[in-house]
Parts: sequence; structure tokens; C-alpha cells
Amino acid sequence: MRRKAFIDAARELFFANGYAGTTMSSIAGKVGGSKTTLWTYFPSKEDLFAAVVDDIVSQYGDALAIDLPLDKPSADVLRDFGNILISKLTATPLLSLYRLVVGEAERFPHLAETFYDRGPRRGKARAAAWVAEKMARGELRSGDPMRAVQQFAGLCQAGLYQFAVLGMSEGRDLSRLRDDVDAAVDTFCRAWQTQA
Amino acid sequence: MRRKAFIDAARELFFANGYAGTTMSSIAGKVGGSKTTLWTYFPSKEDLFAAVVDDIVSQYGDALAIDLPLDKPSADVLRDFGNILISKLTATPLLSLYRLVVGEAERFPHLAETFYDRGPRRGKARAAAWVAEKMARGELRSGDPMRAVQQFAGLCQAGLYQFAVLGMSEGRDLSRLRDDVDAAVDTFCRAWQTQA
DNA sequence: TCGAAATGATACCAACCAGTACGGCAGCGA
DNA sequence: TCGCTGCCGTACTGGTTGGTATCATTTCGA
Repeated sequence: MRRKAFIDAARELFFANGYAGTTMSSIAGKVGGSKTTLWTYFPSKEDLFAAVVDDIVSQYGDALAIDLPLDKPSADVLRDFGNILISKLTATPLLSLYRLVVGEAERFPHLAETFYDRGPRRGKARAAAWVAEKMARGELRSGDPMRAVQQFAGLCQAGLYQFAVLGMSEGRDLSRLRDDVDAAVDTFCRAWQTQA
Repeated sequence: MRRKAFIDAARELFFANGYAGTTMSSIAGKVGGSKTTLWTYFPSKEDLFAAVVDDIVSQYGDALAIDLPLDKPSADVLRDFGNILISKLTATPLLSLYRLVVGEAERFPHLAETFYDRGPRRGKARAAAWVAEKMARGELRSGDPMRAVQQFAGLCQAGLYQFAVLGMSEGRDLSRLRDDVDAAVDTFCRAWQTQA
């Protein structure tokens, strides 16, 4: 599939050089294809950019579809969920995509929305359903499930992840990222778990 | 001061068009100055970019130096702090700067570091000192003060602020942002405050 | 008033940009 | 063998880029 090859090359170049810093010729050159073919698939640079974001989002959008068992203790499920969350979020494809989308949010607001809709929003909706059930069972204090999920995600991303977003090397220390998650689980449970 | 005028114009254009999307000619044109003069102040585009980031950071770096009174109740201080924090963070200059720095983090890692050093790191250090004192007084459960501060900041930024970063209009609703802060204070106090 | 320093206007450079035009080459079904 | 489709290579356009060179003008202290 020629189209996919162009998207792959464009993804890597957009990640490395940003939108405005990437040239169509370099994309065509990277895949060994010709510019003519590139333009038959994507009528403009913007369309290619949208296709790249779409491709990653549809590829990784379900990556966070971790199953959330209702019968296991909340703390254990949250810890697993948090660890998978931040390990995916600090990995290259999603982190670079996030940087790209944030950096171009002002010029491509539409892409930022589809990014959020098909990524974070879906994941949070799934987690919120789990939280709602845990609330109904009385294991978690009742409240707004979505707010609880956002807070848990915020707690997980409050520490080293911020360094990762800014490209600092400290943000890549996986064991310390796990510490952040442990602390997030601890704080979340103190605030939301009903006393036994 | 001619130099400052160039920096101001460059800031607005970088915010609107990104680094690669902004031309030196447009900057010189915006201030009504000539390219020759521009190059006498900044030997290259990268230097201008660094000067812009430096200017904003030194201008707003102390904007979050809110005083944190030790004698008032923790919840009240945290609420005030949180509200000022997110109101500054969602305002145009700092939000646009954040987007710019994140977007260019891969190509200008040095700028991301100075941004963090002179901005978030200093603010968090001040807040951590306040938390440490509150812990020493027994009002907050003892633990890592820096982690507590990061968690509080994470909680404040866990809700609508994420929308603001992505440029979505929902993220600019100030009253709902205050709700996020209230919820953050509530959760934080449940997890960190010692029982009365 | 004088003269140096700072600034401005403009033309220019080589390189590069997104996007187009056009001709040719390989495969492939009929 | 024919014609079609998909792809490639390259040269081109009109425009822009960061950066330089040249010269005129303004500013301002002495």
C-alpha cells in the first residue's frame, strides 16, 4: 500500500521537524516515491497532516482499552491502569503526537478535537463507567465519576510525566514513573475510597 | 528600546504561527523596522526565539509568587493558590508559551529546560516549603512535600485545563475552572489533611 | 553645529517551498 | 498485442525563506 508508506514517512518527519518544518518533497523522498504519486493520494499538505493524526489515533486509540475488572480491589485495578496509562503516554508515538497536536492546536483546532475525542475522551469514559459501578457498590465514595477519573489521571501525570512532555530526560525513568502511579493510587484511595 | 519592540512582535508572531511558520521579515515589518536592525540585535532566528522565551519567562516567572500565609487554614490557602494558578495558566501569554515550548521541545530542548526551571520549578519549590511547614505543624500528613505539591497542581490541571491546552473553547470557562480547583482542594485535603 | 552611531529602505542572494506538467516505464487483464 | 492503470523522474512555476550588502536617513551627544 503506497498510501500507508507515505503516512508512515510523514509521521516520522512531522514528529522530528514539526508541521511547518516538514517538506512534502522530503516525505516523497523518504519513501522513494515521487511527488506526483504523493499528490494523487493527498491533495494538500494539510490533508496529509490530518491523515497522519488520524492514522495514529485510530492505531493507538484503543491501546488504552485495558480491561477494568470489577471484582478486584480498586487499588489494584487503579495501579495497573495507571501504570499502563503512563507507560503508553510516555512512549514515543503518543508523546510525540501529543507534542505535535499541542504545538499546532492554534492552527489546527480540528485535529486537537479529533485527537481528544478518539483518544483521551474514550478512555476516560470507559474508566468513568468502572468508577460509577464501584461507587454504586459502595467501595468508592459517591460523586461525579468523570471528575474522579480526571483526578486520577491528573495525579498519575502530575510528576515525572510533565518532564517527559517537555522532552527532559528525567521524564523517561520508568521506575520513578511507577512511583508516581503508586503515590497517585495512594492519594486517590485516601480521598475516594470508603473506609472499611 | 528597539530590541524590546522586536521581541514583542516576535512573541505575537511566534504564538500565532509557530517557530517555523514565522518569518524574520514579518517580524521586522510588524515593528516597522528594517531587517538590518533586526539582525544587529539577534544574529539568527534561533537567538531571537530564545530571547522571546527568556523575556516571557522572566516577565511571568514571578507571576505565580503568590504569598502563602502559614496562619490561615490550609484549604483556604490552597483554594486561593489554585485559582490564581489556573487563571494565569489558562491566560493567553502563558498558555501560548506552553504550547510553543511543548511543540518545539524536540528541536529546542534547552528552551524547555529554562522554561521549566524559571517557571514551574520555582513555583513548586515555594509551595513545597509551605507544605513542609504545614506538615511540621501537623496540619498535613507528613510525607514528601514536593510530591504533595505536584499532586495538588496535577489535580488542579486535571479537568478543563486539559481542554485549554488543546485550544478547545470549553477550557476557557472560568467558573467551571474554579469548580475544578474546588474539587482539587477537596480531594487533596481528604488525602493529606490530618483528621481534626 | 558637527559627526558618529543607530536605524531605515531596498535590492539582492542562493536555497527552498507547495504544487503542477509531462513524458516514460512496468505490470496486467483481455 | 493492445490499452489501461499505477507509479516514477524530472523539470518547472511563482513565491518565500533566512540572511547580506549598499546606501540614505535619522538621532543625539558634545
